[in-house]
Amino acid sequence: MLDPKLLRTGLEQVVQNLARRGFVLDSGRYGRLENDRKALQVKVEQLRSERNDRSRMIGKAKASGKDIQPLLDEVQSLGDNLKLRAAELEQLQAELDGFLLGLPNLLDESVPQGNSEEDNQEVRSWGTPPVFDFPALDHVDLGAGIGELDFEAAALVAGARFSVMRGSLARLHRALIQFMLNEHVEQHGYEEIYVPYLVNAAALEGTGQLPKFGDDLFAVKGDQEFYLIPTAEVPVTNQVRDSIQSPEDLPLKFAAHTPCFRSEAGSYGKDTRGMIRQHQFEKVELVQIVRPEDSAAAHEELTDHAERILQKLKLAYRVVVLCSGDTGAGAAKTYDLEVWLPGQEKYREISSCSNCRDFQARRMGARWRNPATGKPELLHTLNGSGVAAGRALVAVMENYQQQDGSIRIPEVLQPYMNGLEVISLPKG
RNA sequence: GGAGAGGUGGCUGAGUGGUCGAAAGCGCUCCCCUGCUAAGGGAGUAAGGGUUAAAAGCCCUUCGAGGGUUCGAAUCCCUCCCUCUCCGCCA
Repeated sequence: MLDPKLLRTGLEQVVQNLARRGFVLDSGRYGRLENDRKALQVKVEQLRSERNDRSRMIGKAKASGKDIQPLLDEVQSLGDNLKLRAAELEQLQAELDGFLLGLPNLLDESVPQGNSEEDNQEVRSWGTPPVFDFPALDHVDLGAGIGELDFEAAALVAGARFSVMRGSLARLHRALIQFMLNEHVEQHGYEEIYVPYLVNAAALEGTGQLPKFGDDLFAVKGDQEFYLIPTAEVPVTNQVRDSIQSPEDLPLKFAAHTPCFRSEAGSYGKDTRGMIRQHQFEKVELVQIVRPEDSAAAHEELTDHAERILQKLKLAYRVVVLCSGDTGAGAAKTYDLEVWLPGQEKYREISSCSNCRDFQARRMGARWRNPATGKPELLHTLNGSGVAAGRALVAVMENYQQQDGSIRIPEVLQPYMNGLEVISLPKG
């Protein structure tokens, strides 16, 4: 959420910033809502103040044994009027809140202008894509070849956009997760955290998935309103909701491994082959909760932590900064890590690292006590995949493939694979 | 699933219809005293919002959430959520 005060005092500036995303802020509607709110709120509070005064007088009169009936008569009409106006205000406030919750975050000045993915800008790249002296297969064919990746089995028990892994491949997937989590905890100073995979609506509103992006979520049937998490960002970042953090505890750095569930509504026909885009996938997520002045540096640091995973896996990748039109609603700035996939001969997103500034913090009520002012102030939140495990598996399979269809195990993962060096094809 | 207890400020915890946003203690901040240390004394210390260019001031809201009763609710009534204890069941 944006600062309501900023909207009141610097509307034009907000309108222009959001226009960079292609977002049109209806300033006429906002102006009307805000004007009405102001008038009504002043009125309601005035009425309440009056009522409180009268009630106090009645209390005093009663205590001193006077007749309070005349005072009661006098106050009669006040209550009804107040009730009516208060209800009006409540409705108006709800409308205004809805409007505010629907606004995306302000973009960082450094975010390049653009409309789509096409306009994202490469910041740097690492490694060189492997050159094969044979036709490279994609992970679907490789998985079928080793007999350990089965989409038909998944369709049988669930449907499209699910996968079943078996044997060494399933273990390799798990090895990736263990490796990444260990790196972040042992090398990068994150606290490992285990969190619920089902969350309530308030948490999703806190991180910005609701109210606007509910279509991407799976809601769970039952007495209580639960949603499957689309990313660990939701339960992890919401750890600080409605709280005031002590400055000495900052920054908070969490690393979590969770499955993620996405309906992928609106992506029909996109990445239908293989496990690039699934309803369920595993991810190791990094979250940092920092002082406002530290968030830009933390963003670079967090991105670097994700990059180190790819470096240790010796996977070629590039870092792009998302353009104004492609940056997610909650983010002020986002770096995507794109890993080279020989099967597609393309760089594909494997991590997304965002600085949300105070956008989520304001929704969550996540604050810290600034020693300089002694006052509670909003924190900054950041999150990034470090990295998506399913796609990392795809990348390893395709980049480490050999002519006979076998797959080498990256060195750093071998300890997690009981020393296994190659996943070979079944005999016969 | 059954039975009970409870949710109050950073924390502990009092408060059962009228200056209660809330006693007391702890913690924290500032000041004083004491040649260090220890101890002592005093003052202050919730959050959100409105009004304002901003501040001061003033006002409103908040004692788990939502409704209700009342001139007036932390206190009374209803519904829900959460936590804890015991029993049962269970990975």
